[in-house]
Amino acid sequence: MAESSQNDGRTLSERVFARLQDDIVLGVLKPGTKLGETELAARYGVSRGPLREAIRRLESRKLLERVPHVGTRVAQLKGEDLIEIYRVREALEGMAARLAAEHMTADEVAGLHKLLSQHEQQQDLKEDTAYFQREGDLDFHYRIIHGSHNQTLIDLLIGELYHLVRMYRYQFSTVANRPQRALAEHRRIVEAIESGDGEMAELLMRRHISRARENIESQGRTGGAGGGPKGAEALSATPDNHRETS
Amino acid sequence: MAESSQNDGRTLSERVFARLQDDIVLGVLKPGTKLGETELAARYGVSRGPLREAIRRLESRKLLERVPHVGTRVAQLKGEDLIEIYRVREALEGMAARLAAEHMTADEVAGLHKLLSQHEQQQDLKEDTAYFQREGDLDFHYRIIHGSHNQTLIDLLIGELYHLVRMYRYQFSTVANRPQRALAEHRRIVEAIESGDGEMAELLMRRHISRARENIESQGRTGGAGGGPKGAEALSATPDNHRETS
DNA sequence: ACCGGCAGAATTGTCAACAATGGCGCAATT
DNA sequence: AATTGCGCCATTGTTGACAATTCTGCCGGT
Repeated sequence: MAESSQNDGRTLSERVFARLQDDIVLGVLKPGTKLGETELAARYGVSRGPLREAIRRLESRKLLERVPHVGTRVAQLKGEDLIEIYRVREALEGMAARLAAEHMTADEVAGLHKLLSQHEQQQDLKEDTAYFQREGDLDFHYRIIHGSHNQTLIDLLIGELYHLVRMYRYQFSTVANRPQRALAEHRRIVEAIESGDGEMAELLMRRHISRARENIESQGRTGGAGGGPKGAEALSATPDNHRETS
Repeated sequence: MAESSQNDGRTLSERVFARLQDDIVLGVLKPGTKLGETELAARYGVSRGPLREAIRRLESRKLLERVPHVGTRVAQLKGEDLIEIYRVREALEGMAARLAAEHMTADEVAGLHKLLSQHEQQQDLKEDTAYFQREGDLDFHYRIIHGSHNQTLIDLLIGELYHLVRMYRYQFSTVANRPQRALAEHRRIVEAIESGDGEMAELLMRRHISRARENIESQGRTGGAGGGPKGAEALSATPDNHRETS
């Protein structure tokens, strides 16, 4: 049900784009890693032409950082960046919830309810639902975003921002640390949407995301702040554990 | 003071990217025009390699629409899209105003005041200040966006969204039709920012942009709605006059 | 006269070689 | 011994040619 995956999109450039994106988001390629074009081209079995086009697109999505004549490396996300992203999410998803309350169809609302039921059951089972909590939470937000029926908004959130959020989660092995509370908030948001109260839906969604941000801010000790101007090579992907929800 | 322009960026790909973007935004390349790669390559004096990289980047910015194996054409914006963009602007710039109220420096606030003064004088002269109203208004919003000191937000608004807004304005020769009211709203926003009232700044900015959207909605007769699935070629750039502000 | 299918042409997708720039190490100098 | 300048090497930027696909126009059939 994911968007990317390595479905055999017709053109080589698109396939290597999808595969590269997955490898970055899922952490196969560690953040900060230098990516040689020749090496990557061999890795994915393509020439440098299509590869460079894929790189340009990933660069636009902030998943790669490129310096002309120097090289490309996997985006090195700072905790500060995550805070910034959550402020944007607060604004954008708040609007999405408002529009969803106004424009969602009955079927879409039914789908939301069904999703909530699933999450409640997972809650009961109390198993290691880390994965499902992560992806399940994303599913919830995805549905509301799509419910806005605003394609520009959808593209911005799903196409541009959410890959970064997902990368963070895999990078820091983030798991919700307040699942029951988040679930309760999800329920209230659905209620507001169901009753067509856009203003309330926006308010609740903003508080929901704002709390997640505060949660990150309070627990996020990013270690070194400034960051070296030149060096800072290597560095494996096992930073201190950030904790967040939704 | 603009971001793009054809400053001689080091690499060819970057230069053709900037020039192509300008030509699209300023309407030199009319919306809907089919762009042959060979033709464009000759036009800008580069090979197809760097050109295609530039195309991929413009495609990410929604300024070009591409279909594999078929071709690239300049984005054909529907009035409906503009409404969507304004909803996103409302959410994003509302947040920007809030953050600006919290984080703007004294210098930045002073710059805002200076800009307001200039706009007031242009108002007095009552000349054909169409251009200055357009760009001046953008300057105002640019400053507040930058004042948020949130790089993610800045990149999203300036890097992704505003090119579309500018393209619309040039495309429809849009000029503010309620300049005095817009100016008054600008003043109140600056007041709120100056007093550090983030909540008020967000509220005012959202109303400001929301009114502009309503203004577009009420006057925007886009003509044909659906859009033909295949044909609909040609079509020169002289649609009915849309009117908007800010 | 209209519709379907089949070549030819034009355009896009891909590749491999060439040019240019930045980084790296060595050596000579202070 | 530290530093600075120089030259080599590796990587990126760019190009032109080749392969694959789509569009166009023509031809024949119904």
